[in-house]
Amino acid sequence: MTINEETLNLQLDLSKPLYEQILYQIRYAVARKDIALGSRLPSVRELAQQLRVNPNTVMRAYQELNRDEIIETRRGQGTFITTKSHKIQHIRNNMAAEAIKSFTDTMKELGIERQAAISLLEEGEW
Amino acid sequence: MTINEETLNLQLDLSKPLYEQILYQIRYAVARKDIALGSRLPSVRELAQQLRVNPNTVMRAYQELNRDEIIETRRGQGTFITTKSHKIQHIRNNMAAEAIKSFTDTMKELGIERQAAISLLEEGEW
Amino acid sequence: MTINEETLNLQLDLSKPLYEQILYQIRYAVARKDIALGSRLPSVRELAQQLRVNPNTVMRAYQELNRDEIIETRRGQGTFITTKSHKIQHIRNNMAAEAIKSFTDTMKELGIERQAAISLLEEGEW
Amino acid sequence: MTINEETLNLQLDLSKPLYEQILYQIRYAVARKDIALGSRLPSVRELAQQLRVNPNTVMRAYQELNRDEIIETRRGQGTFITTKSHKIQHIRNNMAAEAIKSFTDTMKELGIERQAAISLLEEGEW
DNA sequence: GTGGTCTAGACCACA
DNA sequence: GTGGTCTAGACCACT
Repeated sequence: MTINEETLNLQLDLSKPLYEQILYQIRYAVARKDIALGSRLPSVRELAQQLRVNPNTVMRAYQELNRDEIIETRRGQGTFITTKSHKIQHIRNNMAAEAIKSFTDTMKELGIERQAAISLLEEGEW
Repeated sequence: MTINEETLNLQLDLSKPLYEQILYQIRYAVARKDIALGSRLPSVRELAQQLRVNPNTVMRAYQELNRDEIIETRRGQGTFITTKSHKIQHIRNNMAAEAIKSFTDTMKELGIERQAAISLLEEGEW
Repeated sequence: MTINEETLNLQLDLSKPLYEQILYQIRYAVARKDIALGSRLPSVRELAQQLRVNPNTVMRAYQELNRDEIIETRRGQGTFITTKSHKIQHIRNNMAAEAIKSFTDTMKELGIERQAAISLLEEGEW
Repeated sequence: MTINEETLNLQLDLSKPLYEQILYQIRYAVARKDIALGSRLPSVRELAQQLRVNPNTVMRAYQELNRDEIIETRRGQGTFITTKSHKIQHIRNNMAAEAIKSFTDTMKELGIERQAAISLLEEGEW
């Protein structure tokens, strides 16, 4: 199955690095399991054209995803989401762990206690 | 009272902008109320020497803090923590709000429910 | 649309900080609506060369305008006037309010009454 | 007659150049005719002590006032407001003229018409 | 001594 | 090509 740009539904904000936004959003989609393992991503040129960005920008995002083994590029065939589900699980865990660490670090820095911090979270809309 | 570098205890990491790290760490120290209002910070040249960075780098950090009214620079006299405690409170609130938003946004992206997220926080050491 | 230096027509005076003059004059041009929202400003290096100042000096002016959200800088792409027209309106109002406060304060200091001050304004050429 | 610090009632703000504030406030007091011509000002040391500033700072303010012939220093006797009333009148006119020029320049820069500007002034409290 | 502005020039990040 | 960070070092403004 090939994923089209609509499925990815990438939202770009010109004030931030484009390649990072592409990278993060694809990574999230994978981690959230919105995209089936082994699916084919749009080609670099295709996605670049749809997003109206430079192909180099998409290329760079794909390269980093490749490096993290989230996607696999098969010469002559295209780019695919990895089929190794443990990779996905690993990424998902990392993202959650990072978010938690960042949050608790900030709270510690501000001297806000665990219970107080959790209360703040419970108050919010969510 | 004059604050020395040991009190600030700045930790610099070459992978991120130096002036930002200086800025953020001083801001945290103020938000955490580790530094008395109205205290005098080390001079630009002094801190630069201790951190082994260029004075312009320290200056830039100080100028941004000055613009946010966290510190007051007085030419010929030195640099001082603001005496306006409501400014400090405001910064503190902003920092906490940002941390919360960033955390909940990530959890939503990953499709982790509120209660599950809070459980994750409760598990950790803290 | 890209703005050239002739449209900006910047006049620099060595007795005042150069970066401030650049900053103020661009801000005025935007407030006066001489520049279309979303236009691209000259690049840092380009403007520096035309004004015969160091690129860092132009950069500093751009950075302050960026912080005030009057312009948006996009790394690799250039510098653009904000498209948020309410920002512009806000700046315009602030500038007028400051001018009025400064004028009335001086008149009060000199003990010149409201009507007398207005008469002085009416006499001038304008 | 000797003027004491209470008559001058100088208000200093540490975030701005001290010598300028002293200079401006004395100049205003003279222009507003709060101080009789020929009066004796406090000595540099005396005023410095009362304001808790460095004598050099007061000295510099006095020097500039001297240069503008607003005050006269008589060796061994002290510092006096000039007795030349045309000087005072001249200063007063200059200050008013400057305030007007600055105001009208800003309004022109913003493209606000004469009548609109005057309306703005009439609206304010004053 | 303090902070503030400016230059020249290196090197990095992004499109 | 764009903007962003950093350095070394000059010179100015203020106390």
